[in-house]
Amino acid sequence: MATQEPAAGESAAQDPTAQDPTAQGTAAQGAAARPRKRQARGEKRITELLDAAGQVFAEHGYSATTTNAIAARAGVSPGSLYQYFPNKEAIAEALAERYAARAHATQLILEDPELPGMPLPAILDRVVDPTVVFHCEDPAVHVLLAGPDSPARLHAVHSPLHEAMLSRIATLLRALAPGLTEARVEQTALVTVGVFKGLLPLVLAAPEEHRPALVHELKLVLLGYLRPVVESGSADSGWVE
Amino acid sequence: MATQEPAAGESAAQDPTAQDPTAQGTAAQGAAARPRKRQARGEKRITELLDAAGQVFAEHGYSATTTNAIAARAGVSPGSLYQYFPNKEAIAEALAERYAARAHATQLILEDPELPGMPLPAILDRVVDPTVVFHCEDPAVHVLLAGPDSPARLHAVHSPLHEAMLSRIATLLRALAPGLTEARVEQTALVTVGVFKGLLPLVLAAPEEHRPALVHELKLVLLGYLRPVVESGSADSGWVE
Amino acid sequence: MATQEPAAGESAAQDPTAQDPTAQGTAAQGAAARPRKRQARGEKRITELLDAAGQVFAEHGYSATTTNAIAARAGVSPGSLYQYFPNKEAIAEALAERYAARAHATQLILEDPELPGMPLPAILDRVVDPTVVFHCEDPAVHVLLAGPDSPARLHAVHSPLHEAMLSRIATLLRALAPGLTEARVEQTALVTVGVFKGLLPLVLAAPEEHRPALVHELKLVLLGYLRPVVESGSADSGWVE
Amino acid sequence: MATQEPAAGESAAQDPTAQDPTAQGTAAQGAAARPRKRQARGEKRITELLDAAGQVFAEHGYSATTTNAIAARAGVSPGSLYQYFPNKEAIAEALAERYAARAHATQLILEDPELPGMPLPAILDRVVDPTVVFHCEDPAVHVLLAGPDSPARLHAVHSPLHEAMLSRIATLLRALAPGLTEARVEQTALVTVGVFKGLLPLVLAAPEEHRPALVHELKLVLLGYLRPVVESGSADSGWVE
DNA sequence: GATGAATGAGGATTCATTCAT
DNA sequence: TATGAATGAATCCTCATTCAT
Repeated sequence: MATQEPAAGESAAQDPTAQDPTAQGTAAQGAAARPRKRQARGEKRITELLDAAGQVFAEHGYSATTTNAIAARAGVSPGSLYQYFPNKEAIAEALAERYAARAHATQLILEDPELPGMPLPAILDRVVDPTVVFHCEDPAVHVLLAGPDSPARLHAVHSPLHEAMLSRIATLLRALAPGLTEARVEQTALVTVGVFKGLLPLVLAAPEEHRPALVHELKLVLLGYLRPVVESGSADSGWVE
Repeated sequence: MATQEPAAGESAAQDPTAQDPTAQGTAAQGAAARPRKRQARGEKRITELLDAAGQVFAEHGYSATTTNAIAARAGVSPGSLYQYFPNKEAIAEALAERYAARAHATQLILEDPELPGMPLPAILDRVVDPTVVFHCEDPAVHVLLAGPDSPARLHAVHSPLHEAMLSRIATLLRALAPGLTEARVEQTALVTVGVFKGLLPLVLAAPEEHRPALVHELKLVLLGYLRPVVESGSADSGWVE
Repeated sequence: MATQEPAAGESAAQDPTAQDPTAQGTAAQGAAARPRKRQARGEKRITELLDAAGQVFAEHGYSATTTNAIAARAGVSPGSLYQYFPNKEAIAEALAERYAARAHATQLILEDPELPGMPLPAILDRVVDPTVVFHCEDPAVHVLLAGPDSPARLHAVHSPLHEAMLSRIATLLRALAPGLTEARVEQTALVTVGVFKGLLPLVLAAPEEHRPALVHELKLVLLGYLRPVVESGSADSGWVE
Repeated sequence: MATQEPAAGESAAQDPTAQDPTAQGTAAQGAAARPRKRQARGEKRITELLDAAGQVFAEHGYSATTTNAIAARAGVSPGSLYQYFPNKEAIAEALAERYAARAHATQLILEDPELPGMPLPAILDRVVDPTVVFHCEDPAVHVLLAGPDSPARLHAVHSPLHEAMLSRIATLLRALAPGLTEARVEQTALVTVGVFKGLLPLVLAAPEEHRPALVHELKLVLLGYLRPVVESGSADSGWVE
């Protein structure tokens, strides 16, 4: 039933196979293409919905964003939205995942084998700058990184974005300071993410011309915290009681 | 005590006792006590409402907190709540101010004349520890420090709590590093507040036994950022490009 | 109990008997003066409340006027208001009665024995002009003449103001056209009041400079309707079917 | 019929059938009928809601009418009402427009080319009678013609119904007295509407058996006012000072 | 009498979600 | 699948009225 009866009125105009550049070849594909196309259309819808969600989240914040607004922005009906996402939270999650993936793509830098040998300030430049650009380009990123203003945030601080950031930083730390215990890596990564979460809103809120200075401050905070860690395997070296 | 905080709204303007110059003797006390008692009831209600608001904010977060829930928790009708506060935002603001005042009381430490002479780690102990205690004791503090999850937060990051924290840190910085320009003091204070905002949720969310470690990390972050500032009047000393 | 224990703090300052110019004489009056003074103060309160009510009705219309707003405008507490009026409607009624009385004072003209002998246009001038002035001076008059926008208006069209207007016009008609049956007098008066009610808002709403023209139109309407009535004892004279 | 009144809100803009140029043939009808049916349901709901609103307005008056009552009377949930109308005022406006349209249909008489040649009393019969019937049949008409009892009424006397009545009367006047200046036409129309507004409630409130008499009076008022206007181009002819 | 705190039902409006077509 | 109508509980807030002091 799912694959029958293409809705009249549209099917004539848009020949599905004609639009699918991935269509590859022989007779058996006629049957295979149909579900694929369905899926493709679904993917497109999802993309559109997430695009719309990103805009609305960025404009209104997490709590004030309504599913109806997202659907309207995407140009679809509320019912359609619920065909792809069970609820608002799922949309946020999916969007966060998309951002996480995109961030990952952006930060392949981290896998540069040269990186561990560089001086820490240079490493921070490479890590912080694209992160800032990423957050500035699409303010919804930060909305989703922070999550709803409910205490859920306190107990489950973990959006996909948070997780992604966390694991990337942990990876970097393992490379920079191989002597760290796993527990310390994780704690240090957590704190680093916390610093990002605390300072990125400042950067985003600042007028364009103040941003570079604030980004620099962000780097200084990270440098001050991480240098002892990567140099001696502990951040405590600077602590004199 | 009854006359400390003027009652919210307009009612305070018509304080009967203030208008009656004859209410100074012994006999007049009976008459004067009555309005005062009424006023006291109002004050008490405000206190109860703010207490209730604190609980509800702590439990449900900013956006999910409803005025009806606050009223119910305070054991009064919704109408009563609106006799004292025009809307939810005003409650949050008043509560934040109360916290700000309380925080101020807590941190008179900052005015200890010995403080500027102490080593930075000791200073941080004195500053961070009560702050953490304060936030842990009443989780609503953090809810209000963070504010609603709307983008308003990005443009106007300013709750009374935020402001209070900011100015206290700025004062401290001026004492510790008298050579700093005012602009640098303010920027540094802003960043410091950002660090607190970013890391306090971690501390709060952590299970009791992990807290001390996280608090220590928080101090390390601050130490790493602030040491260069107070030592050389700039945080840049450690930055090698 | 009602006459005992004058409220402390005020009684000394204002000797009741001193203020009452109607105090007439002997010893027995000491006892009588007290309640009178009570009453006098009550009258004053009532006056203030009605003044306030007039303002608020004029500003917000009948339905949108709240008892709390009236009390606030009068500078008293809501409780005090309810000491003098059982509910909002009673305030409107009392205010309407006050206006009715005032209107009556204004239109003693109607009792001018010369009036019946004058030409109708002159009579209309004498009747309409002060009415218009009266309504313009205090817009609450019209609010109360019209009453609430509920269908009660349709079934019980009768505010004290309405009644007053009705009876004054009826009286005038009886003088002008003694031959009319009572039924016709009443119907004609009713219609005349309707014309006033319909056209006065136009006059009130018009900018100052257009008012005279509209008042003139109002007179023309009345003239056209009433001339046949007073001339032939019937308005039908002009009707040719 | 389905496409007459565009659905309220924005949804009308996305009328699918309008966008699909292929939906002309026989086969496409199935597809075209579906959205049309949905649209039809919306139209029907709007009709039902306005019907319900008419009843409730008639029963309770403007201010006392609640959106919930309208929804309940229409047998739908409050949410549904708000899918079609943004607020109470919009409902009143839409309803007034519906009445205005209906009135127009009722009074095509005015376009009878014979009309200007008839004697004024006959013209008034033709104009007033259907108007009275119209108002009697559905008392909400008058509620909406009068509008809310707020002072807004005084400044902006204009509901769609008011406007419709105004323009119809102006048109009639232009036909009857072509010599009138436009300014006089408008003023005269305004005054005529005022007379209707003032006297129709009388007619509506009167017991069935008194109505004819009151309607007759209404006509007499109009005749007295309008005869001079249409006969000499001025109402002033009867005014002797 | 006066006060102003207290009430609580009720009103307008929203929104996540479901359902018939 | 897509639609958009439908839902209804929940939200914020108001206001006539009462009550303790």
